[in-house]
Amino acid sequence: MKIKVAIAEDNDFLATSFEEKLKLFDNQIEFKFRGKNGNDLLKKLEENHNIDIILMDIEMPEMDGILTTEIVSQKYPQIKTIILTIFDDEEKIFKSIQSGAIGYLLKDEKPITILNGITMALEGGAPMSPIIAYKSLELLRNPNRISLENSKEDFALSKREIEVLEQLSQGLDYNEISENLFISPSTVRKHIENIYKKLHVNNKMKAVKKALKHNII
Amino acid sequence: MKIKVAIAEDNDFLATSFEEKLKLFDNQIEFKFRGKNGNDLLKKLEENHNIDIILMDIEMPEMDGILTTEIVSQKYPQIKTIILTIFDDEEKIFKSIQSGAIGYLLKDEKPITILNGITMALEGGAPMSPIIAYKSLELLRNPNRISLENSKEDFALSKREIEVLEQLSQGLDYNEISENLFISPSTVRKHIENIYKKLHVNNKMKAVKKALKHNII
DNA sequence: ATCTCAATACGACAAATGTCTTATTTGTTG
DNA sequence: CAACAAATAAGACATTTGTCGTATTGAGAT
Repeated sequence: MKIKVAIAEDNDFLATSFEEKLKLFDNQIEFKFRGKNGNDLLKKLEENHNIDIILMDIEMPEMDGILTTEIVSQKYPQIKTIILTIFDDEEKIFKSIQSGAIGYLLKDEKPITILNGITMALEGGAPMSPIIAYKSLELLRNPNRISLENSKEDFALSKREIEVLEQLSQGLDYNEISENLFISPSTVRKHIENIYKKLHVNNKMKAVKKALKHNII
Repeated sequence: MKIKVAIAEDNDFLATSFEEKLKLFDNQIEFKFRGKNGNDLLKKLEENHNIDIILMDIEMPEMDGILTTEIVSQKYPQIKTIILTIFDDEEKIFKSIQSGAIGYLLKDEKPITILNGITMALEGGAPMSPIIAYKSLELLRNPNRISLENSKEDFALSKREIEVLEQLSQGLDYNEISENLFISPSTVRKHIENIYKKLHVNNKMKAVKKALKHNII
């Protein structure tokens, strides 16, 4: 079974160049489609998400590669994304990793390196250009260099809502929470409804994930 | 100028095996000496610290590889240490990186991989076996999982069950998971039922919590 | 050749969850 | 005081989830 690959890249010339590189291995790799930006890729994935690997550019108009990677890895966790970029600054690397990318290669890598990266990713590894591996280790050694003041979105959850959210995150159901907080199950449900609206989610798991991500709980 | 390499390894057989591997490239590499443990290596370094790379075992008597790496990188910051080990658990990887190791390879890597690792390290990169790169990324994504004393319980989840669990953790419902994995919703439910039994839980949140705690996902 | 298990799949039913509407009480703030 | 937000509560309905039982297929192990 061939490896099904999609590409996200706004620049026509580069996109073609990647496709050419992949064609060198067309006994192993099947190029599926290319998105001109994040939105375009997402639209195409909705029609066909039978994809193993996405090669993702970071710099794209409309929706960039990092946001796109985040959405893809939330919606299609089985698809692995490899970031391909000319940049190698720490912030981008860190954000890419946080977004769920499995690897990070420089754009001018040789065709064989890209193939290796793809197979490596599918075998449970993380393909990284050595220089990027080095920088990610630096980040691991010294995590406080990471500016944690990202987003700082204010969801304005009330004290009670946060309490409920904490209980939710423990896997308790409405009745258990109501008993713990000495309020009726109806009220718990109402709180949760309000939490969902404030966090823009529609189920427990997503609420807890988002709350953890934003240090609400 | 040849690359000067030292080895720290208590096991005679393995030490010899490494030396043999290095000899395959004796036009590029010059094997200098071997320490039987951390203390021994340090003593030898005092006599001759004109070394480029140390290949360091972790498991050694008297003084282990992590402590030794820490001392070496403090005392001889110009020397780069590559950890060679059979283990790949997160705690060791993290500690090794903290100790100042520049790379982390599995002991059974092929000779050429070790050579590549050495040159990579000298060129400013960080050699890591893909599986280790993957784990270090996991650490970067979620630093609080470090040193959570993994009880190493074996829940014996199948590969497919773990995939399903990962999707669950993203907040996806049965239908979405079934579409992502190209199986029927019934099958997804069956997998989840089996997961619950194996983890001794009875809902999604608890399953995901337990899986995270035990590094299953 | 047989056994076992992972992976696949369906049906049924009860319980929990998500969504919407409405309503009362209390505390805060302009 | 009036307006507003937070916390409380209930009813109704559709959807999702949790828990059974049952069954087929294919890969590996014995």
